[in-house]
Amino acid sequence: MSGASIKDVAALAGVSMSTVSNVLNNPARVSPASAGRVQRAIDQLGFVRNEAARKLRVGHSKLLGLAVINISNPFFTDVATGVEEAARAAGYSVLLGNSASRPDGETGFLELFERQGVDGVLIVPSGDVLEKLDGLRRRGTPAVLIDRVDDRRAFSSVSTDDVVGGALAGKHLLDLGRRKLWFVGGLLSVRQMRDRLDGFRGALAEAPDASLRVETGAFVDATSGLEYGRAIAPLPAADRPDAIFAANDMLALGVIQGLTSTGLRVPEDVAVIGYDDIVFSAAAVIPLTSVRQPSRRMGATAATLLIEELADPAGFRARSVVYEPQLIVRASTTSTPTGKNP
Amino acid sequence: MSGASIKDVAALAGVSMSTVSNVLNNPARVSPASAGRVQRAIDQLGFVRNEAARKLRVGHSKLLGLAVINISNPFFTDVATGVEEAARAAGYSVLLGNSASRPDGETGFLELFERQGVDGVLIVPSGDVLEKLDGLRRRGTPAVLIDRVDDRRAFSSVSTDDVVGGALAGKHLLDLGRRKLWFVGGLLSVRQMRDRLDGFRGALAEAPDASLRVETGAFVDATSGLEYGRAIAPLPAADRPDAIFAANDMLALGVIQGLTSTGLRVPEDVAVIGYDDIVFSAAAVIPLTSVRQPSRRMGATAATLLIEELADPAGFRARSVVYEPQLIVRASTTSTPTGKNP
DNA sequence: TTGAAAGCGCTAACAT
DNA sequence: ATGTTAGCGCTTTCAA
Repeated sequence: MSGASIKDVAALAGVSMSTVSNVLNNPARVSPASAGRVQRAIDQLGFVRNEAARKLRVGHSKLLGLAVINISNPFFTDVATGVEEAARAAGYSVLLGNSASRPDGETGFLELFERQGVDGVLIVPSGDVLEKLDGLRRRGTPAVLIDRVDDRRAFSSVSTDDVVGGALAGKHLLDLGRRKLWFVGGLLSVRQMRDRLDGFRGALAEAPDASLRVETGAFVDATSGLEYGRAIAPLPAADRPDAIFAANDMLALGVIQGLTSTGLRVPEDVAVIGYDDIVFSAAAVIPLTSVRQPSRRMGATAATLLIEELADPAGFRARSVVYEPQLIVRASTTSTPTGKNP
Repeated sequence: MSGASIKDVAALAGVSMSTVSNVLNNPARVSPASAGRVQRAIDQLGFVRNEAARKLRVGHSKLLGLAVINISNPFFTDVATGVEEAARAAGYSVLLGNSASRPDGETGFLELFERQGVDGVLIVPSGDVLEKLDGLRRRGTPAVLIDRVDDRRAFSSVSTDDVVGGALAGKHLLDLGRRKLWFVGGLLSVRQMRDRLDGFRGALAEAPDASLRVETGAFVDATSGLEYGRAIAPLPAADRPDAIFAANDMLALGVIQGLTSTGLRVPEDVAVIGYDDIVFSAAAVIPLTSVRQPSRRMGATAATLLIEELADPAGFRARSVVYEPQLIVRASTTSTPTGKNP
């Protein structure tokens, strides 16, 4: 019923268990003759190595854990793709955890990862996980942060300069002549949010006639964006913003839908800019202006950093890689001639 | 450095290892006094149970493996979300494998899953994995297919009736008066493709004046769709299709982009219909008509089926749950008055 | 209620 | 080149 063990293979091949173990781990040390018989026995029995037992013995699993907030957001799948590519190249596999699916969110996954014995953890944190990560590290499991830096520099990190990103968004809107600016985003306790807002605010300081209104809380996905957009439409024109900076593209796409579904025009009445530049933003009803993060590369770099730390834990020094964000201008902020049909 | 073990906890609490084990697994059997001391020792040491060791002993991991082809396609993340929800509710965790990231694709993941000792496997198969799954099952790891049925009824499955789905697409296009129909998709060796095409073809049989051209191969994502769309534009009008059925939405979205970027109008010149109804299709430049699959529910049902099988392996009988697809009509096939501004 | 001891499958000395 | 053996951390009889 349940799988064959090394013992079974050894018996069938007429050799000892260690010989079987050697053909698996040290093929050089075994004679071609026995190697052949062992291999045949393995095939015949359909033997599959039990990693749990192996891990128990050797102490590592060649497994990395990746915790993201919400796997439905293409930004995170891009990061995940980058992580997987780099991990695979180094002989690691990755266990993907989607915090949205657990009541206890990311900390729940950190526990799962640790119990499962991953060698290291990659995390795109939303809440406050640093303490938890300290615990992990103390017990031998290092971590690398993605999309967020650790001010204490205890952990390596890969991120985009969100202050610059926010400033890019602010400057762009001001350059277009917009002055009544609204910021929508998730909780300000999330570091990325704060930075984006700070940068945005900084840019606005240049234009004394500009006003800013900040709306944060549960605004985090397309659905909440849609509701937010719908709520704005009924306002008298004087009370409406002329531009909205949404803290991520999913949200921005939803906001645009809400706005247009109630008759407002984007960008004529309200310009909208997002963050991340997910792949669908370019092909949206109204192509979305966005601040691009090199998501895939961020994932790959993070995995590489983690694997380096794993290879030489003693020589570890936290490193922070910070990428520059890039403003991608599209129709949601710049009214072009109707386009499409030349 | 590395984590504390039950032994350490026992020593600190001044009890035996089995007492510690009991407070973990059988709290009823242990006196409140010792329980308290053990709990304090656990907290103090930051003890985390080693699942590898536990699994080695008890034989199961409460872990499910989910293998999808391409995590960047929202259809698959929706399925994954459904799987995770149902799994969590039953006390299972899920290991997500993204075949695109491995050279050996899904079979590579099946091996990884088996070595890691998952209790069962969920798979959205693209290639030919049934044999591999037979092996797994023989060795004690059951599997459930998603988006595809097993004709031999050896495995349970959850799918959508793709023949009906294809027919829905065909009938819709014919009803709109389209007659020069092209089908674009991935390899016909993939069962889902074949069924969608068969259904499409079946619908076309009703209209003797309709013609069908089938283009399959590597057409599978937005990029290949884009190229495909671009390649069509230069054709003389007489050689062009008046409607295209793309085997999934990512592909369809790409095709539309390719078509429109070269000056063709959708749907006026060419109508385009997709499959899956991913969340971004509704908000695309040209909102996409699509055949909807209940992706999230499919994932949840599949997980439930698997968990039931796990709970009673002896009483197992393969079950096939087949959902009905639903046609969602949008602008990519029906030219409405220009819309947007009333 | 608690403890002693065996064993899950594997690897790594160590011996041959 | 191959075999013997101890032990990774845990659960689980079986005794006390």
